[in-house]
Amino acid sequence: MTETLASRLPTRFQPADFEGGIYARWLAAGLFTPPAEPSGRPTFTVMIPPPNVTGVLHMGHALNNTMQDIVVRHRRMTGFEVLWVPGTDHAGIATQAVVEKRLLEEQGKTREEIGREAFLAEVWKWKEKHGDTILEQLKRLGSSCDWTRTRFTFDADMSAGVREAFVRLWEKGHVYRGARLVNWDCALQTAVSDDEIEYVPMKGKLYYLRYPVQGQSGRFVTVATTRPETMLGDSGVAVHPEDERYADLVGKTLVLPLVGREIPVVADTSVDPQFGTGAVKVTPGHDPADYERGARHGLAIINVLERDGRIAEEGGAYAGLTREAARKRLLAEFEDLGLLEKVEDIQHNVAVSDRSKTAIEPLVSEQWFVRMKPLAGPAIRAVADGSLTLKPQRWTKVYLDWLENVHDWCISRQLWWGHRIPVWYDDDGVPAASRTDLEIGSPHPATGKPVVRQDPDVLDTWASSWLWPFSTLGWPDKTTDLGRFYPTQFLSTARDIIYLWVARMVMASYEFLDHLPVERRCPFATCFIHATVLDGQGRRMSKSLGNGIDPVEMIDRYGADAVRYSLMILTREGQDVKLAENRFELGQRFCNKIWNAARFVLGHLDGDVEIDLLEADALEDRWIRSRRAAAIAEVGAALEEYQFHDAAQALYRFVWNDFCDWYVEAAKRRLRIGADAGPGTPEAADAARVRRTLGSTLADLLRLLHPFTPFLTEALWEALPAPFRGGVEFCMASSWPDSGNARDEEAEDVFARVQDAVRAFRNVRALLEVPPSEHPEGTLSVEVPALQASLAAAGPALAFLAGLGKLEVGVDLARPAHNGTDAFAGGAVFVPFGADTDPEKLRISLERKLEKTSRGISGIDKKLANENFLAKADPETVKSERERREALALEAAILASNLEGLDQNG
RNA sequence: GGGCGAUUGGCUCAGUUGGUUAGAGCAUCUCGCUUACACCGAGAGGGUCGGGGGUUCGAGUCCCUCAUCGCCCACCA
Repeated sequence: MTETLASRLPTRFQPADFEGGIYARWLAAGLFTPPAEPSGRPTFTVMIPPPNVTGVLHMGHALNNTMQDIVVRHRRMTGFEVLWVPGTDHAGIATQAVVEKRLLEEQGKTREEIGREAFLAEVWKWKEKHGDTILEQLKRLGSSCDWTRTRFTFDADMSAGVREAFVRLWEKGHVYRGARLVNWDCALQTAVSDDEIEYVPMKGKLYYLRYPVQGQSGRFVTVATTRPETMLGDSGVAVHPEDERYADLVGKTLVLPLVGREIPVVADTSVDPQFGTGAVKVTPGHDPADYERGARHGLAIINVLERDGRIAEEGGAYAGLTREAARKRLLAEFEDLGLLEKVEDIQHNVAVSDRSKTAIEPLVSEQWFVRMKPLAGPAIRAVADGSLTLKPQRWTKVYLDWLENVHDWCISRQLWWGHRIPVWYDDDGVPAASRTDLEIGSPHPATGKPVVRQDPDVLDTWASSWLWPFSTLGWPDKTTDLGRFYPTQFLSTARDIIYLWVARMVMASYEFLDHLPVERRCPFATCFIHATVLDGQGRRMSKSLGNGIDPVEMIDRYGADAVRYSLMILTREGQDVKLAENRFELGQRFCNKIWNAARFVLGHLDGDVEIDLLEADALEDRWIRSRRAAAIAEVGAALEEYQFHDAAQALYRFVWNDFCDWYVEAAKRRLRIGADAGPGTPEAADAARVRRTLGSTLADLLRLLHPFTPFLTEALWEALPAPFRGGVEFCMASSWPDSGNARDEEAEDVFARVQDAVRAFRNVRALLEVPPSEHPEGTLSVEVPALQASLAAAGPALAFLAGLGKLEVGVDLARPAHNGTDAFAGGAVFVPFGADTDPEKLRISLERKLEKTSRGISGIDKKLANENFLAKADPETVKSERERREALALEAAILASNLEGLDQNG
């Protein structure tokens, strides 16, 4: 190796020295952007799941975007015209909350104080300043997105799409407005959809309240409740129709304590007589189940909560109190009246808002809804007709279950940051949807009366993200991008948004892309549900636990390539991955290994480039070419199927176990001989051919690795002599290597025996404690005649790899005296030792091996003695079992005879 | 209540359609700074595949059941 290269490339891969510069060069060369004019090659499109603008990169993002980048880089190399569109989501609630908080901190003002217009200006200002944070972090990861097409779900043209979609649904009658019981977030003061709440188990109390029976003094019906304050809104009590305890009371009237309202007792089968007292207070205004019960029995809906969670006017004396205060006072008063029967501690599930993490209060309010049933059909069929595949496949059922039971979608949010609902009213309150803004005072499209106001609410964020696969391409305009890049091929996302996002995108695509034939509407062919990243103890990474691992910090410490590769090899398809910081060492070591292997090869390529030579053709050369072909095929097939872990593992084995451990080591021998023999000799020519083989293998290996470790491979590609790069400047722009079906089974079989023999020699050396600096003579007795010629030919390489000074290869050689010995599946090896060496360790080793081998033989004998096996098993299996028995028997015989020899020596 | 995952050496995980003596990395032990790499090399020890039952000539691999852990859906006031 020449001094020049050694000094140019440090012995350790230092990613920080390369990443920034390489990324800039890729960008400058426009490699992330597909050609302006279609080349005629097939397209491959991926839309990034847009992270929230408020977001920072977490491990889930890192995992997800690494996979997308791998797919996209691999497809570019295999000849596709690739487009990967990046972008962010305006994330209504989250973003508004962030800016409101800052406003309060920095200016001491609330959004109401500065007004809608000014507040929105503040949010935009915030977005311009901070909105690119996460995109910049994606660049650190190496993501090869087309940044010239970066989108934001609240950009003007995206808004046009949102409005078009709303109006179309309106025109088809799929949008309606109504007073419904919705999930109300009292902290954020907005409705949220069913999909945005979760049930959290909490300790609570069950209060037993007595409601006096009208006209029967002293008689009560006791109801149990966890939310006593809602009794202010009770309009009935329900019991099971077959519950004998209450049979005579059905139809009678109760007097609601403190309020004095007369409420009926109704019979309803939804009541579980076993639970509580078997009597349920019915509060249609504040409980979903009661809402249904109330509807069945014509009970009044009484809203006793304000939007901020305080008791409303209907709550009479309690109006204005917080829920907690009202509860406390009510209970005290019940107790005074002797109407609080008892209080029990219970464990129950409380609905909590995903956004504010505060308890949801169901309440009735006017909201906009989308009818989902009509949209679900095509999304269900997409799976059935094969247009859409979910991976891992088990998520298909989850997707279908939701669609088959889908309920209407509450799309209005009482926020300011978001797509304003495109509905205007006249002074009678008649609504009309419009694609264009309607001036106040202009004629109402439906009534002709003057328009007086626009609906104040905005749309749920998902009402823009469900259009993402095509709104990013310019829809509703029929842009050339839309024609060229839609539909996409691959969507990779987290399991928790299968409903919120994935299913809705499929619905939206079928609903809105009616200019396309139905078979071109499915927005993505494969939906990949990636793993959840857990901490080292198997817990979800979360802000509150503080157990998250920051990917950017990991990139700083280990390098982007190490982070990417580690994530891929650690994550089995869709299986959750436990991650501790030190797990990235795996990738770091691998990258360093590649780096140094390349340094070795490049060192030998420095100065003379012999690309026009044939590759070398000794056994090990044929073997590594065959292994290389296998790796190319295996990695390619795995990536076609989105099996990232399998591809990563195949790469590891090829690079480390095949190329570094065996080929590079074997190559050193002939390189040395060539150098010693001097120019013009046949030995020098052979060495040149070895260099050629090393160079071409490195070139292929860099290309195979590139999707996983783009920075490292690009850095090394630059150092590779141009002829080996095929004149291509960037590794990223090179084409995927061709396996050429170059498997050489004979070379692989024979080399496997060489490896066995080398390992046997090394084992003996270790047992005899022969230091690496010593090169004893060895003897190899080949007991399989068919192998004799090929092993004899491989003798010099074998001796070199085993560190032997001299090697005699023969058939059935007599056991030399005073020899350390071991056996392999083709023969025996011998290394002499001095008379003072204790052969005990050798004996133990041989005995253990013999025992293990014997166990193998008896296992096979059992099978072969079984007539059923011979009759029923596949003939191929029987044959291979017989062959295996033969090989094992040979090995056992050699071991036994070696042991005998050892005894004679000892 | 329903559904889905997981359970393989000390740790983290692989194990295709049931058929080699169950693999890898980390950790451990021994030897070695052999001019690509000590983020390295060589060698070794260590598991009978959560428990039970079944199908089969043969099961880590299929079926049933139980247990433990995790996730999702529904949700009893």
